[in-house]
Amino acid sequence: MNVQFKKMKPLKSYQHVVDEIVKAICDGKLKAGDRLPPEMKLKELFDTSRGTIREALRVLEQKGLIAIRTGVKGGARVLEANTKPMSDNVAILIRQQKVSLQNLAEFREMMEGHISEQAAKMADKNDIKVLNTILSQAKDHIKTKPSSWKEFHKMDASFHRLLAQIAGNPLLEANLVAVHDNIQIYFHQYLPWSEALLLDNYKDLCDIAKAIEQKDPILACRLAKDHVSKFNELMEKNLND
Amino acid sequence: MNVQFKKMKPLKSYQHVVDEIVKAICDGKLKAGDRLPPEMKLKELFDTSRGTIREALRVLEQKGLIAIRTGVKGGARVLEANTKPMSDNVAILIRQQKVSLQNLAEFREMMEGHISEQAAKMADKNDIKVLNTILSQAKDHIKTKPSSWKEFHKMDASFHRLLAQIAGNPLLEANLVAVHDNIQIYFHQYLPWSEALLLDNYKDLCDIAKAIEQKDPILACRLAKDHVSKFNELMEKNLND
DNA sequence: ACGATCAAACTGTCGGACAGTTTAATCTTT
DNA sequence: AAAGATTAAACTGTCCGACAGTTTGATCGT
Repeated sequence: MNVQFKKMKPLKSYQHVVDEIVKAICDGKLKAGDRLPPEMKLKELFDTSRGTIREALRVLEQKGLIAIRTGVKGGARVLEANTKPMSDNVAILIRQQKVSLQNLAEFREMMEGHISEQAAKMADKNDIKVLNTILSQAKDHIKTKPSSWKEFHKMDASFHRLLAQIAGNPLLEANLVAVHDNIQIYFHQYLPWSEALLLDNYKDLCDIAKAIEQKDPILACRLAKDHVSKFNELMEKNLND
Repeated sequence: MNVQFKKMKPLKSYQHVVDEIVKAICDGKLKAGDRLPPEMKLKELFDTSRGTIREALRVLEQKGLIAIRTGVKGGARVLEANTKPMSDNVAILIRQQKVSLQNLAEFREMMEGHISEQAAKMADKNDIKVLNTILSQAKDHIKTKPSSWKEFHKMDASFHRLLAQIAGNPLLEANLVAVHDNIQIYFHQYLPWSEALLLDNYKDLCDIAKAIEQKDPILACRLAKDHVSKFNELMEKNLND
């Protein structure tokens, strides 16, 4: 016996179910929108109990791979790849106070800089057009009442997300969204929003878009970082009051 | 009725259990290492069935908050905050082919650059000492047989992780580890490891450490990015053969 | 033709049972 | 008395059966 065998702990049976279904989804045998068989059918397919199946479904749900609905025609449906689990993870790290607002802000600044830099390298004519469409929509929402500022912020988020898509890195995009999901409460709560600040925000975005249009990665990177950093500093100042 | 009420879908009862326990952990009422009551006790505490409790425990387990053991003195124990769920998420995105190796590599290059830059700003005397300790250990593992190269790679990983710790951003550290977990298989499989390559790797780390010691963030950033990028390119070249 | 009612297909929740695993105490055996 | 074997106790792992709640589509009544 020279060899070191690993303790072969038998998988818990729900884990087997999870693994099989994850594999099916990743292999494309189950596509987004597809329905999984009902619990009773799964129970037969995997030859286990309903309890075991339900534990497996909870795990898959939590991984963001499926969503479950009650009623006839209900059951588990495969979801499009999404960023919810990533956001949840970040949220927990924050709630555990392992990650501070500064940590979050620094991470975002790094990403936004890099994203804008890449976007400036990659953007084609159509990307620029879509970018400008979003900007003009954002502008419209400033002119009206504060009640529609929420719409502006949505446009702002879309702008940043679109940049990430142009940059062409889904991992970057997922992290950006996760960070955004967790930082926006602070922004809404602690920034002294006014029409002037919205305009300032808007102008920054325009400058970034312009740098991207002119295919100037260095400038785009610096503008994006400055933009993020400016709003972070503003928030921190207000946070201490 | 001017107001829009949200559809008050009552929480599924396992979700209530999850929320309460997450809250307890985040509020510090449950600390790492603490034991949760056994399922039977939890069932009484939350006044539900054992099945519901078990579904909740599966979710908490998947979130990386607890680990469960069988037997007497077993049960659910609260874990230290860890990066496993983050790694799992990234792994799924890769398996779904939403994230390519290039995406992973680009993300890593961005992070390593930023981390080294920050580390150069933050490092104190002691940090430098620990860094050099790791480096000398790494060096020892090169001189010996290929069987101990695994140890070198462990040291390499420790080095990068330590940089992230010096940089002082746990979010960055978590993402670095997650990316590393998912990229290392490629490195082991597709890089033509030899004593020369290990030495090259080692030398890069030394240069980065030196730049950090000399408090030169710009240089540290560039060296780190170059290092990562060099090995990525090498791998891609071998990947196409 | 239109709304009310009802049946069917599901998930959500409960209780009970027993098998499997791990720890610690107890009981041998030398 | 020390080392090993046995056993009891405290847990989780798995199964079954039952019924309530929810949603959809068909059926019925007007």
